[in-house]
Amino acid sequence: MVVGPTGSGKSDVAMAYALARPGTEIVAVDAMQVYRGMDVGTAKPSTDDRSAVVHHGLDLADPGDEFAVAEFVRVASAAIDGIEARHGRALLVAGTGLYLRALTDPMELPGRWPDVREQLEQRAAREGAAVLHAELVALDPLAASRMEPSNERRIVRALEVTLGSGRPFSSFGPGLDQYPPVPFVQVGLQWSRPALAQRIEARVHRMMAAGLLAEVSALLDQPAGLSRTAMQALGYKELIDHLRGECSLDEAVDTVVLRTRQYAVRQERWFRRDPRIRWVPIEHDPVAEVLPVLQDCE
RNA sequence: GGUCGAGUAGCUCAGUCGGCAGAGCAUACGCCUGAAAAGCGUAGGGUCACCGGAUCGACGCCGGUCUCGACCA
Repeated sequence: MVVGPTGSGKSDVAMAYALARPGTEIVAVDAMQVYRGMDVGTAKPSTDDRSAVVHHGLDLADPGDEFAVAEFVRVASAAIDGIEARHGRALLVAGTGLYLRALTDPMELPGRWPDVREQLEQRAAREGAAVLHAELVALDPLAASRMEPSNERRIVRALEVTLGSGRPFSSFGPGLDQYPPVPFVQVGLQWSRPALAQRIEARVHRMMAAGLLAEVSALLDQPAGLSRTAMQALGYKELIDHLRGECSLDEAVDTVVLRTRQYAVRQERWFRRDPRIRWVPIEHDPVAEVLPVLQDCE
């Protein structure tokens, strides 16, 4: 299993590994590569790569549809079961930390209660997040202690589950700060900040040269457009702003670079807490430097 | 050459009557259970362009110097 921030080269490493080991199938753990037609901006594996090695986790939804963790876990775990049934080898390539944890760790994803949620969101708008947080403290002190009183989105969700299910939100798993042993190897790609920043900037410009603007514009022309979740994709929302005349193209591209860098740092911070990940420092060539470690882990 | 304006955190800029130097963004660090490429928080960071003066006390007032911009010649 390979983890790492955007632009770290994990897809290349995965491809090289899979080609060297017949029977390996790649499972992309990425919240944005699940959308059909969002190819350039999500650095989705090419059709060549996908015909050479079986990929899972890609193209699971239309950009006009909302997509979330639970759906991903359903599809991805079915894919992994299939690979095991075929006696193949599953290689996970993960950029989205939550999706990975939901897939590999004991965590029961609670359901949805839209009516409850609706009410909570209205109350949050009127009364503020702090009031709801106080309520959560009364109903589920453990869950409340895990989130900032100002984090409306998380508090609303915790209350939605607690009120909707009749069970405390925190009863649905040990919590994200628990790292139980896991029966496979996790290798992390580790770059220095400046080196990764450089790679990201180059990558964004490569995406522009590869026609990202046309891709975004074509998606906008679809009747369904981009759903709330798909709209969050880096590179897409900024170029949409530009297409709507809210900023110049250069400004939009600069923003994409900046936000992608910030996102990469957030990924690092998420993954580095996980003591189960074995980090491989990379100087120049991810494939050459990581592949031996991966093969050594067998 | 003259007039006016500007110079304050890495960047863009607030700063009232002279009384402990501020914001947004950036950066660093942390949090996260159905939006996660999302969301939330904490922290560090200053020769207030420079030199001098008056004042108990100056980013602020006075004199001068430098730099940038606009306008006039």
